[in-house]
Amino acid sequence: MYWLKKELQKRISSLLSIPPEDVRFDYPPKLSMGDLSLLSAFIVGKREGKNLAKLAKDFASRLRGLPMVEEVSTAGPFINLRLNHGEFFHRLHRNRHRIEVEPKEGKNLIEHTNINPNKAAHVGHLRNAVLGDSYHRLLRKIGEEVEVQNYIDDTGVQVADVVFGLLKMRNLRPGDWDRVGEKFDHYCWDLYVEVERRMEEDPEALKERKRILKALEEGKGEYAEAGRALSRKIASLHLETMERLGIEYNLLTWESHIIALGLWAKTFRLLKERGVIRRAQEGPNSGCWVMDLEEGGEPREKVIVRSDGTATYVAKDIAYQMWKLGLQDKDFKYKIFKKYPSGRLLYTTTLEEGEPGNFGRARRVYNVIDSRQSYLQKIVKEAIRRLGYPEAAEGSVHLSYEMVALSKKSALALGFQAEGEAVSISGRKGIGIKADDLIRAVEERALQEVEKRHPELARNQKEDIARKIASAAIRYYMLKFTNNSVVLFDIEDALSFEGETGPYLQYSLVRINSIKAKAKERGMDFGPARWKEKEDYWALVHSASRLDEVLEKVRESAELSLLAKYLFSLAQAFNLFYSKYPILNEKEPEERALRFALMELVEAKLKIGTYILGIEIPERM
RNA sequence: GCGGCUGUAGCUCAACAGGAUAGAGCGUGGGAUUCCUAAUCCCAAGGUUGUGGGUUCGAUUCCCGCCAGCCGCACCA
Repeated sequence: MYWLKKELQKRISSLLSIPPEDVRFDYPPKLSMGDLSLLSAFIVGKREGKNLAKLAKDFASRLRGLPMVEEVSTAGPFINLRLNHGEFFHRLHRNRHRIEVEPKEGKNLIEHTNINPNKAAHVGHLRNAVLGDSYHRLLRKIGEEVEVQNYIDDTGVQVADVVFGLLKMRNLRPGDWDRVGEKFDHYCWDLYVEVERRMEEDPEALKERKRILKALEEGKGEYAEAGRALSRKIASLHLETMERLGIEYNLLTWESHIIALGLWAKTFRLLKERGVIRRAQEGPNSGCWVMDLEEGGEPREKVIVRSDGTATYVAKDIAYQMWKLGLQDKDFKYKIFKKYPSGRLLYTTTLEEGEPGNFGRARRVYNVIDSRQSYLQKIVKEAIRRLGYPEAAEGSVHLSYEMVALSKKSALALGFQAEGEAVSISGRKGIGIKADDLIRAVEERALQEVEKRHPELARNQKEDIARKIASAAIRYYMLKFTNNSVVLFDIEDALSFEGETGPYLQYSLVRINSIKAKAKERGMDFGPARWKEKEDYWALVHSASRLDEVLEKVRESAELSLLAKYLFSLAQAFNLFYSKYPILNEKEPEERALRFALMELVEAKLKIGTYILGIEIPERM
């Protein structure tokens, strides 16, 4: 439908002599009213103060010779178009594997995951990673250039805390870390909670942490060594967790390398030269370099460089964002970090021997970060604009989403205290569900279901199916909500495979695959499909035709939930079709061929969509 | 206090840029399997869209007030 809308927009704009942006479409509430409705009478009529219904009639009478359109009618101010269903279906079926969304020029850089490398990943991190990964899959599928980066803050307080815990509280050197008796990042999860408690009551510990932090920044000594080992080890474990959900990256960037490269020095100079920051002479920020902002009509100073001369978090972020946008002349050295089973290579920045690389320098940068950071992201963007890079600022996108909280029920079931309806996840307090634990629980549940249905399969086959189902269930669950709604994580819902879930989509495709396999087995041959008008058939075609425009919308809004909901409704339409109309068992050959072709159409669209959501399709379910 | 987000069915959420009779899933009650996979499908009940005003031919959607909730507003990262 996407291409047709574009085509109709051109034609109607010239036929009615109205600007293209006044040619907008909607769908009638019922297909019996029409296949597409034109809203131009509303838009133009309202602006010019004309009678809407009359204008609609006038417009309608002038719409002649439109491609695919068989009939134009009006219903009050609505102009409804009826398409030539046969022609439409055949074109759609012929091009069913093609995506007609136009790719944008220039490189996209998506940064996501960005988990502090000091403890296990939790469900909140999964939302971030799944969102970023699916958006990257979408852009790739449309045909755009995309690079995925995962930034790792290996010099922050959180790493310092766990270094303290390991060395000072547990007396464990890096060589001992493999012997802690459980997955190392899970071990650190609990340790981190203990460290936080200790920090609150022991000023000596706080002092020691400061020393660790300094060592991490300078990169020398035993603390720095331990910090490097910890970050590297935990980041690797996070990568493994994400791999279980099919999430891969192109590049790891490390905060310590950003510091060592000295990106900040140039940025600081530019900020001063171009008057973006000034030295505060008086007030509470006296001695700091600040940026002047305005909030609610009130002037406000944002500290960029502290009075002791050190850069704040935002400052470093401005410098790093500039690197991503190709506004720095210095660049890192790179080397291969690991090779994924898929064949993709994961690179890392490095301070040792490495090769020059082609990373960064993007036209558009998407930072997948939760909405709590919108204020800071706004400042980074504003700073880049004031530095004299309005286009780069425009290309800096904060891909914002709300956080994940535990539902009261789930929190209580896990033994946490619950006061309100939602319980915030907190690494500090150890409140949350570890990503690995969730994946394992869902896999176990899936395995039971597979066991019930297919006891004859080999163990590893069953496990493979369960793995795919679990991944689909989790990914869909993380994507089904709009970005700015808080996900009230409910363990029962996440474990469900029925209704609006990832496995529902898988099941629909597995069905289709099994019908195709059976057709092959029976040696069936289908002639070319001939369209036959039937309400249910057309509903299916209409639904299938909308994938491209959904992809376009998701590309613009980064709202993956639109795609999730759309695919669910398409799968629903197919399951209804399936229950009403036998395909292979239909006696009449022409009817059979058409139904088979309809199925192929749905299959193609579901495959494209599930790929983007990161949902793999098992052989059987 | 200032800024942002949110409030829709018992629960969790949709509603595309202001459009036609506000939709799904879960849960509840009932039903469907001699036939391509029942992780499916069908039927039913369930709504004054937080509240009061305004703009409009038309408001869940836009504007203002109020109520409730969440998140920001560091010389932390």
